[in-house]
Amino acid sequence: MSVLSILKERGFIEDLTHTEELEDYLTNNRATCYIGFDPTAASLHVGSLVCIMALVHMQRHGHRPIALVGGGTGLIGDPSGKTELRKIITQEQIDGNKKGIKNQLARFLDFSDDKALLLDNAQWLTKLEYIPFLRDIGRHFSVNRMIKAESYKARMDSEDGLTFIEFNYMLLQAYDFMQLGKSYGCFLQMGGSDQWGNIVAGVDLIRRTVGKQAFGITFPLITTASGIKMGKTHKGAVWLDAEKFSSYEYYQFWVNTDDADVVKFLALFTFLPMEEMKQVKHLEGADLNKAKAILAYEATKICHGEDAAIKALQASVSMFGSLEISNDLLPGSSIPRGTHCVTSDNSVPSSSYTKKDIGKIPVVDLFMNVGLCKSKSDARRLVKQGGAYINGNRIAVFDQMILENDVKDNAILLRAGKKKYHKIILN
RNA sequence: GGUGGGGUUCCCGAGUGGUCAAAGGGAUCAGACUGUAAAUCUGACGGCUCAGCCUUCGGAGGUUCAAAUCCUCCCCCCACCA
Repeated sequence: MSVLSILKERGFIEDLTHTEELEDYLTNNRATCYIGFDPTAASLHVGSLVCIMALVHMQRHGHRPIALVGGGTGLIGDPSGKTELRKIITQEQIDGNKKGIKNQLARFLDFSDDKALLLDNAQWLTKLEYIPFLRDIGRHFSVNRMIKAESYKARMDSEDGLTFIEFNYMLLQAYDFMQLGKSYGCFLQMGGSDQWGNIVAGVDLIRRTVGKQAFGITFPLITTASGIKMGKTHKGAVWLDAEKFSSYEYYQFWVNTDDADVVKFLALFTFLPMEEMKQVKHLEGADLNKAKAILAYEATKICHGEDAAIKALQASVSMFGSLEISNDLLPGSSIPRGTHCVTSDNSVPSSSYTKKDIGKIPVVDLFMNVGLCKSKSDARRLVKQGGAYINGNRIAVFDQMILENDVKDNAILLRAGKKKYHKIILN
């Protein structure tokens, strides 16, 4: 089965250029393809996961993926899909962010022996000279056409307008593609559906300057069944960096998937065979939660490794109760089968306190210090509304102190609302 | 450069001297119901030493017993014209 059919089958394809030629190209060549990543944060988040997974699929089929970090374009900011002017960030920030992104991508892609490349467009963009650029590249672009591009149109119509540097983004991205084509034989660019205009511009530029056929693929914008762009939680973005978003929280994020999205997400974010997913469609009620556990397990395994996934699974079980995974449910998954029972060993977020603090700290302070609440008022409110628990017992008064008999096995388990836990370990 | 319209709590957006910590909606959070889902209902949603107090309505001054609301200057945004 060709990569293209696989991507299509798993729901990755929104749009593509030259369907048949691209199919040929991918079956007869060891293709090099690229996706750009913005270095605006030190970590990638779930929003980029579709792109990352697509690159992994390409690599699994013997093609060579390039992750292009936009060190040069990051200095400008892409207006696509943005409703307002993006903050321009400094070179130092970009450099720092680049390192983080590299580390994360290395968890998904094999960079050994140039099986995948990580490049930075600052390499060539910062060397550009204005006049030659206008003469060699700018002449190929029609402003009339550019302003019709969806990415610009929205901004042209909005009150905020579009600045000239943002307007140039399309040319720079097209130039990137051309550079990658010339220097690395890369003639396929992929990206989110908001990148269509930029990708097509690159395809055109390559045809006009290099005289070669280039291709583009865009992925759909993944929204949850409730219509919200996926990847946002109470904590903001769901980061792929374990420091910013623990593997337990990452696992929980996936477990909390909307019923209607389970199959879609299994296809996009795991490598489990498509035929196995057919049975998941028929699951209902509590049984569907088992499929969610597998989705969470697989997604966590891909991003944080198998050990982290098992730990997250155990932590989840000890918080939310035992879970039985039968042998015939999604057999392709390496999730440990059988019944998972509550154990003491888990990897719930925790912090350490000394024993002498007992009896001195009001619970409200504890909830705040530990990060479960953002202010004392917030904690007070939580208690008042009955959402604060110690070891599973609801706290009745906000000025309650932590006492000796709250300590169990040298630890205290705090809970805010239904799903947020934090463990206090005493020493 | 000219003319007009704006900048309100996470976002949108009401509010034009006291009844304003500021309507309404969204987002978010808690409770109920559940399956760690969705939908629904209820409540909360600046901070604190919490039946009270303190700090907020672009910024700095001023008028007033009292200002998000009036005056002055400044900064920023938008539209149209040049």
